[in-house]
Amino acid sequence: MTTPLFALVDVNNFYVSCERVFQPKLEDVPMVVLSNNDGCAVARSAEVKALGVKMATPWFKLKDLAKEHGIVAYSSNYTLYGDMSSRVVEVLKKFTPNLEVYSIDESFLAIETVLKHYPDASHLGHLMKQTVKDTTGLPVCVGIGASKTLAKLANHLAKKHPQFAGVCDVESMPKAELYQWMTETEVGEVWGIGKRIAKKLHLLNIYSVFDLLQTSPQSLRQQFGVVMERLCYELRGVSCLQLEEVTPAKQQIVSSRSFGKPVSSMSELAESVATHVARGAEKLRSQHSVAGALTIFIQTNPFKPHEPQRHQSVVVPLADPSDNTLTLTTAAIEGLKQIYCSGFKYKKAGVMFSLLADKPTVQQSLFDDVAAKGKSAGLMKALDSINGRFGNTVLRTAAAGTKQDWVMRSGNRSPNYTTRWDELPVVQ
DNA sequence: TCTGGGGTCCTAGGACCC
DNA sequence: TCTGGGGTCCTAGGACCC
Repeated sequence: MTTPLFALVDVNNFYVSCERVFQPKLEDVPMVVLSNNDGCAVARSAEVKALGVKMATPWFKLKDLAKEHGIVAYSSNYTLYGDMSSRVVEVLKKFTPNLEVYSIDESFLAIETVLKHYPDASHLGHLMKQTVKDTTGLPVCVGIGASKTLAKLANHLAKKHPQFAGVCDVESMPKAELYQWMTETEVGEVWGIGKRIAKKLHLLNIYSVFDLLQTSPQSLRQQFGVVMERLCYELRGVSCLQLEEVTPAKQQIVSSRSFGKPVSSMSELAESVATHVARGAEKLRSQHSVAGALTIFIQTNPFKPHEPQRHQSVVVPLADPSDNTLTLTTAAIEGLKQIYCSGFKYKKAGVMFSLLADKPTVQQSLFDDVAAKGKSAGLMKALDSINGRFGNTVLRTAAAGTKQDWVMRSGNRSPNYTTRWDELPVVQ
């Protein structure tokens, strides 16, 4: 068996680059792409990044800087980005079918099996880069390494340092050179190390990627858990994370959105919730799942701490798991009624589908089973079975012998919900 | 005035069972 | 009345990713 070799292909400033493909005059113009309601900058061009603008900076905070440097802002067009994304994947699949679509702008490729057709991995990387550019117009960087984490790191180097010309293969590099790069790269840049962990690592005098690589995986496991241990092995070139070529079905599906202007009335919230249910249900059906429960949540504006804050959510278990928009909407609106409180300015609403299953008949038959047996001899066994498979929300529903059972949570601030569990009476 | 929208995995502690 | 161990599952919360 050949040792694995991963390539990570990542589009530079993806949304910005998509816009530029269709408007070449924007090339070299400092620009950002804005989130829903034109709230935040969710993509920044190289020029804007160079000005120190962070991801998700609110546009209104950028206006002065924008004036000064001529930054242009575009509203996002996710249909376009989704389409461009699949085009890139199609191009990459021609190099190897062993590909994992990691995000809208990134794919991992297993390249050890196709390497024989090329002079070396770096050559292959450059070919990928050029082909994507020629076919889609999008600029990418390629990172190559013996583990996914190393491929990620290589990609980071390729992006940051012009001498790599967009392709970095850490495996072909002399070890001394690689360690030099690792010494110069902050530990927080490693895939899987965020702000919090980086801070804790600093306390242990681990500042660079190389520092981390040298730390014993066992001691990292003790202090940080298995994820960090695995990560350390990955940095040492021991591949622990495999390519996931088949995209697994989602375990939860969320649809939520901030309002442009705060809303207070039940009718406006209901309209929004209904829209989210419809969107979510569509996603649900597209992956052939049914939801066993749904969560409805509404929130006030956390950026206005002086205004009364309210973050509420309710979980509505469904006795009959469903993907039906009408059924789900009815349940959602009932839930909304439970949590709605007038007198607040709500800024965000959404719906989450959970307890997803692709075999609704199994769950239903178990439920019927319990109902038929009553709360007696065979009950515990049946409940155990349900508990094991579908979680205790469904279990409680079954145990109560009711069709619906509500679980309420409410609180004042996110994310510190002051959780209050109320088993409300059945709503018919 | 205006502040994104999705997701995942892991762990600790409690409930519950035998 | 007090005392037990092993195991599984759940929830909440924390951390991360793009």
